[in-house]
Amino acid sequence: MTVPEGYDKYAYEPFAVTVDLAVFTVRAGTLQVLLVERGQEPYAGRWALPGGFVLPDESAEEAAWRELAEETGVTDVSGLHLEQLRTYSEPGRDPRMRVVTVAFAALFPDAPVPHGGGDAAQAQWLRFNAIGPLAFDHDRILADAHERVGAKLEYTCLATSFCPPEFTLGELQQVYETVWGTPLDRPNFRRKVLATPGFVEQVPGAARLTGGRGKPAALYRAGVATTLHPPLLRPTMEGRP
Amino acid sequence: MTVPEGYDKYAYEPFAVTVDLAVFTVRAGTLQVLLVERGQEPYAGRWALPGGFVLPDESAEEAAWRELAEETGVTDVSGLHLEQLRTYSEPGRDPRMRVVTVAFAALFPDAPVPHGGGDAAQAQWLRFNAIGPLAFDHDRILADAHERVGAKLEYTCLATSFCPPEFTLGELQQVYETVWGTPLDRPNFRRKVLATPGFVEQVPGAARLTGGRGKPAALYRAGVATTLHPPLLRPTMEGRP
DNA sequence: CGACTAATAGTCACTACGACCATAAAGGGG
DNA sequence: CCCCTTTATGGTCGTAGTGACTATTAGTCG
Repeated sequence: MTVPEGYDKYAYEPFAVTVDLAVFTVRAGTLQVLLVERGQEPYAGRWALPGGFVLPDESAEEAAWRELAEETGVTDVSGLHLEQLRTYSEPGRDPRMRVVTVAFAALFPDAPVPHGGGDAAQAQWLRFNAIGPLAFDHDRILADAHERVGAKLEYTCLATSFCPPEFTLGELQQVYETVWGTPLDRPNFRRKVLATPGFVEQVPGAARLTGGRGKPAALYRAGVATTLHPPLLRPTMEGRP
Repeated sequence: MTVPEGYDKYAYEPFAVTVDLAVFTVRAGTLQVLLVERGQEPYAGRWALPGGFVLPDESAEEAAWRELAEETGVTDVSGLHLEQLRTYSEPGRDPRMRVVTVAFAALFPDAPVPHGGGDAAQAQWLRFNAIGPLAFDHDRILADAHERVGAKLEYTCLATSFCPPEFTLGELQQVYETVWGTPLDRPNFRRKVLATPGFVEQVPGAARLTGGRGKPAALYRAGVATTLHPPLLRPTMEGRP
């Protein structure tokens, strides 16, 4: 009875399918998450991950891209990093009805749109470390997303997705430190990044940027590489979960 | 309009939600996949991944475990490795109706149940390399599952899930070689595995097993560790996709 | 008994990396 | 103007991990 003769003969129950987005950014040395405040029950007044229903003619990915644009107010979200995390389908996760949600993780570079765009109840950036209990099972989704992003920094060039088009190695290092919550040795980080071909490429025009005091730093762009071999592992926490 | 005032006011379309399983095993030095032959249109006569609908009162994970037991005919599937892969939701992936499927990857040790159990159209093991086009988008799901399993062998102790309770290091190495499709250097593999604390532990009673000719090998059990630090990387294919 | 097979042991060189120290180039305060 | 602070950048040194090999051991097969 696993594969029924025809789907219409099978007494399956239809589910609502939604997408939920864990959108991260690194701003001023802190990890921030895009959240919306719920207006009605259940969980009225609580913060929740932005999301919405998957429409009849779109995939979960398309719904996620659409929601990303709507919630951030950014018109051109292409170029941002968006990846599927996993699907949460526990029967009781929404008390009103059976809702299956496909969770996504997205990364935002700093510069644009300090807070929401034109809509009424737009989303806001909150510090990852100062987030109380979220609505539904969004705490777990957010924790899974954070772990995934942290892990991907180790073996992919994903960190540049948190940076503006041109950035210093110090800014890139701060992305790692902020997401991982661990300080890194600056010369060693520099050596590793520059030794990985295609991770970053220096902006040729001897361009330099100064955010304040200290020696001006060279500017880099994201390179063509997508993966890191060998990986850039976080400081030894023996058994990682 | 992203988060409606109430779900019942929102014109969402309900979807059917299914699970699909990519179940792997290593038998006789080949990678094999559990498949079922479709009996009716669409894709009648084609092979497909085992799967089925998520029932109203169960999560996708529970449905996957249930299907795993049903399709393999094995009563006790606890202890097997089963993990969620990702969700496939393209609108046209099932020509009959809108079906969103949560895909899982599962690993089977060799020994048990050479072919299906008691049901009528039971599943069969087919060589991974000799699989023609599958039904629906199952080729892509299977490819994604294979890539995921291969990647997880690098940084987890997952390979022991392909082995019987007691195994030789040669058998463990064959798991890696079969999944990756690459030969490995035997002394180096041995050194790496034994140098990782908690990966395997030797069966104390000087127990030895011989499958035929050659020096008898020591027997090992899976250890307590779950992750590999540092990872056991596949032979250098510079940029991995 | 000798050929063959597979497991196990050990060597050597090179790479990658953690922990440092040193220098260069900017601004700020006395 | 000099010194101190700050940040970027350039190195060194020792060690762990690993790829590429060679050698030895302990069985089966003919």
